[in-house]
Amino acid sequence: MTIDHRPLRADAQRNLERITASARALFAERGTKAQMEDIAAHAGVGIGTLYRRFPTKEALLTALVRQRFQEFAAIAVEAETIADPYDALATSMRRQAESVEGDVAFQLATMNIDSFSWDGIEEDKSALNAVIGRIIDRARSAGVVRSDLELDDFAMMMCGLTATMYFLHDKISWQRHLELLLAGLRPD
Amino acid sequence: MTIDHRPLRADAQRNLERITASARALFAERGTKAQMEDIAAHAGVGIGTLYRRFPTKEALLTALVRQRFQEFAAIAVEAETIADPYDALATSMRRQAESVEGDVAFQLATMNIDSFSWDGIEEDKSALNAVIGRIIDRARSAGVVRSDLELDDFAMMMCGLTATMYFLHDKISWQRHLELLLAGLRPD
DNA sequence: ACCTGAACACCGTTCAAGT
DNA sequence: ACCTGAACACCGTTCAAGT
Repeated sequence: MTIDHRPLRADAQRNLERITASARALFAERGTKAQMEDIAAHAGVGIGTLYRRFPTKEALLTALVRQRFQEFAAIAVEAETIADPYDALATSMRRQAESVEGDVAFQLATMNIDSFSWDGIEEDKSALNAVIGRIIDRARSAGVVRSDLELDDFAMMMCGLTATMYFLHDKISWQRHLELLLAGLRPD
Repeated sequence: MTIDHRPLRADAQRNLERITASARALFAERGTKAQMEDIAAHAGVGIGTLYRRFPTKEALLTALVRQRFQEFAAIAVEAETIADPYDALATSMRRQAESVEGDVAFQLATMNIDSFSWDGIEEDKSALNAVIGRIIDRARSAGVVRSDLELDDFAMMMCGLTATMYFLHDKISWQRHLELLLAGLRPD
């Protein structure tokens, strides 16, 4: 949605970036209730321009989530270079969590599934899963995590972690949650 | 909201029960998008009657959540009678999870915080926490769980678990998640 | 006391006119 | 190509009239 199109006219590109930035800011501040008109105004464009890029509010939320998933993949790729197999895994989780922490719009979209469509997200997710899959395999082969750990567990744990972030706004809570999750990964 | 009022007139009481039942059903089916008019119609009452009991959509959602919290407390009270300290804790978690599983409206309300208010929920929560606190203390004293386990951890884990239920609709996923969480509780 | 539903207000979305 | 905002539609909420 935000990607893979022939380049936009310079002013249109600038507007697009302003829109996503404003959306992120207002969703973070007001939750899903943030209004499309306010977002457009905040970005300094007409409401029609906003709708030209994102046909629905859902689509706008989805675009923000996709950006975050792409960030996840970048984090995982970097974590994969860590020599210690366990560290690579734990660091992926921790860095992704930190990245989500600063992105209330993502948490929100994530927590309000029925109010947005996942169009195109599968794409980003499978790119992410490829890396995470390798990181998990390595940790398992090295015997530093329980032998039945699998890819889906990762997403599940991140999902739970995101949920507590959304509910309990303090950093300490989700770090504690992460600690408990990691403890559950110890070799059997 | 649903409780502590002088008894309603018989027909009003019947209407109230129909309303919450219909709300539960329609929210489960359509998510937050379920419309107030449809809920009223489904319950066989006028829209005004619905608003007489629940001043806003948020209040309606909140009432459903409070009912579930009360159910949690009942489950915990029963689990407390289990002789084995670890079993008492694990059973509390599992039974609560099962109870949430059958209540999509609760998952919904819980995951869509910005669309419902926590009014009055503290009350139910502290009743629940009293029991859970005792169960956790007993398990810790018995040395069957990590020595730093505390009350807040319980809510956090349940929150994460509810999130995966909401996202991944199959029973296997949340049971796996629960298994990982329990593994993380092992004595250090 | 409680019930009803037409009317109102708000906000997501469209579209005709403009550059 | 892209921008604009007035107009429309939908749905949460209110309230005057009724039992």
